[in-house]
Amino acid sequence: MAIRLKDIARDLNVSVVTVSKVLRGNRDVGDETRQRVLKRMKELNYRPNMMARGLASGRTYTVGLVVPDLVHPFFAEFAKSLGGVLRAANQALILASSEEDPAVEMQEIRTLLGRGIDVLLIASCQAKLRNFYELGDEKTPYLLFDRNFPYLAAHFVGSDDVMVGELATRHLIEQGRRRIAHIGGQNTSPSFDRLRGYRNALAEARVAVPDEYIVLRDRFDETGDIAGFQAMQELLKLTPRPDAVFCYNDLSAMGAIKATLDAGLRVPEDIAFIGCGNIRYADYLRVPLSSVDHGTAELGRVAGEMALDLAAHPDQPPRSVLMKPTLVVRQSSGG
Amino acid sequence: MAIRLKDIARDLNVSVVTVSKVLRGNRDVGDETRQRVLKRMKELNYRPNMMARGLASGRTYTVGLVVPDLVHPFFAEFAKSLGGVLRAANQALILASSEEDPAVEMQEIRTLLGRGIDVLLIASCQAKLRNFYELGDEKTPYLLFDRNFPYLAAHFVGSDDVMVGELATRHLIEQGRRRIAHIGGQNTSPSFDRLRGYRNALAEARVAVPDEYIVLRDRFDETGDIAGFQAMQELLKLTPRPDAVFCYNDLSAMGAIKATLDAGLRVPEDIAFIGCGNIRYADYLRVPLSSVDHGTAELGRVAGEMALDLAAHPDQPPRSVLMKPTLVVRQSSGG
DNA sequence: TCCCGCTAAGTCACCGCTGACGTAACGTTG
DNA sequence: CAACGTTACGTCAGCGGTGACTTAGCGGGA
Repeated sequence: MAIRLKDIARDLNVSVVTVSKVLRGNRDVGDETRQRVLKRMKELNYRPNMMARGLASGRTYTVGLVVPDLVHPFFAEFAKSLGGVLRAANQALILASSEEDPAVEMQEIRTLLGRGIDVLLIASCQAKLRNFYELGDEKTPYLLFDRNFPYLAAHFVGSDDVMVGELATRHLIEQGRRRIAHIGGQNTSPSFDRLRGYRNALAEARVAVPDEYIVLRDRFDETGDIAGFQAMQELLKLTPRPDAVFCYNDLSAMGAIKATLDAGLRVPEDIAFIGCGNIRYADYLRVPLSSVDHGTAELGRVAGEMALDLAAHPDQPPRSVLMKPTLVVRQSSGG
Repeated sequence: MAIRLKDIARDLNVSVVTVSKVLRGNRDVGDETRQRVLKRMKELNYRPNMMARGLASGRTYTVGLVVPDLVHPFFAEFAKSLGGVLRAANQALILASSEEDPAVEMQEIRTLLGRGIDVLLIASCQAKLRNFYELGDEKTPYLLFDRNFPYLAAHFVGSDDVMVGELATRHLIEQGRRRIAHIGGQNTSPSFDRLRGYRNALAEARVAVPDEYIVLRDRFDETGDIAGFQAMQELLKLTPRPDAVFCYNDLSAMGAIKATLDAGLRVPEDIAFIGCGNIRYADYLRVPLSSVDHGTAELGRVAGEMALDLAAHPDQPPRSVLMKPTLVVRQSSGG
């Protein structure tokens, strides 16, 4: 059995409460007593029982994180960066994955709330806002990231996805491309926004594209390469053929490039590509991939700080933070 | 505030204990009462408070997982697969990352134990066994995965890393290579075992290689590509130059291949490569990468089953499960 | 009729910790 | 010297749930 406050109290002939006070840094304790307690705690390697503390105090010093897919580098890196910030502030992180399944997501949220967390951080895969409202019953504050709900006034951190679309598309235009297609997502706010950015950039440059140049697909995170591959096959059938494609993310860009090469075309000479996410492996790909980097680590840092703030002051007015993305040019979009 | 047993009990004019009994499926309750309780639970959307339950019963229905690096595809996929098994058994998974830092690892273990878990699953980054013994104080059973400690009798699931080395090296020999080098890891059991497998295969085929053909490095998981790149630069200086390299993992193989191509050599014609892990992107790389697949998802599944078993029966004699790896041949080692 | 055993409840103490409050001992102050 | 603060502890109740035990009520067998 683990050491309890009771054990320390007994050893030192003081009350449990006194020991608890020392633990919490309450200055309502004599200096000598405090030293004796601290010494004994160290000797016995005392670790507070968080379940008991959580029950009694309502605070757990723990942040819950729900991501749609752990294997996706974006979420993994986000979690890593977030974890660092929390660790530095002596808060624990507990992580759950929804596997892009709304039902699983709900279950995971409940598990986390049931186990007691001070703040919930989530990139929701709910298509509709409604299912999300259940959280409203709870007093636990939550912070959305990456994926926002348009009409929900909530705390949010994410990248400026409109700008992602603009940066990518403008870059392709600057490379002299005019028949620019988009392989995009559905049902998530980043999808909408990147598409909007793409349209903005085209409008800005007075470039018109046919509707068929926009192909939308689901499930870009787990099997995005396949989705990208298939979407690209559709685009390749069109006349005139696109000469550039802005892909929703890097994985789909990889699939799309494969479809292009398989069709005997050259990248970037015949068709230029740009993705989003700037994955670790971008440099090692068959054609090194241009990408819009949305500063994942920075996002995790900011999210961590907001989460800490929310844990300390749960009743804040909703705040939205959008990070500026940057362009990383490699061969796939190159001159 | 969340719904409590007390609320349901009050509404129905029964005692809290009766409600608790229904919750736990105790058959010591009348059928009509049971139905009323269940109905009300559903209506109020009751969720048990795990902290209270954990405190009172000692069971939390939660498995803790500590991995060295979330961003590494192997651990991410393992976690995903594990999560599926646990979810199906109505157990929660909470995940922590040690960032390959032994101190962080200890902290995370403590956090998890303090928060209450029934089983701890861990791929430890402790170089020595000693620091790990602290766990011995606790009654929480633990299950090592991927990385074993040679002289610790513990539950373990991992891949048969000796066989990984053998498969990879034999394959290179079969391709007619004789000057086979190895870029490997240090201080972890998979590193030792893969190296041993490599040696076994060479001995078996009566192929002798100079000691300089074996280059060992640290930190293969986070920045393995750079480690692989640098290690390969050393190998390229040797005379005679190796004509094949078995790399510790895919990331290091990617770096090594880059070094080779940068030096103006051809892959696989001049030097053949094989990695391990069979990452998702292997097909999309500049040179599609041959790899030994250690069946990550299957590993997660087995680990999940063992964890459930351990949670139910904590006092079992230690058991080791080794999964058989398989060879996936692509261009980098091709004829 | 009485006792036994079964069913379907209820009582009680406790898990480890904390918040709110109580209090003894010892100055201080006017 | 009585009234009042301070300091340094202690007491008590309770967080939400559970395990172990008790009890009321009822039917059946000898």
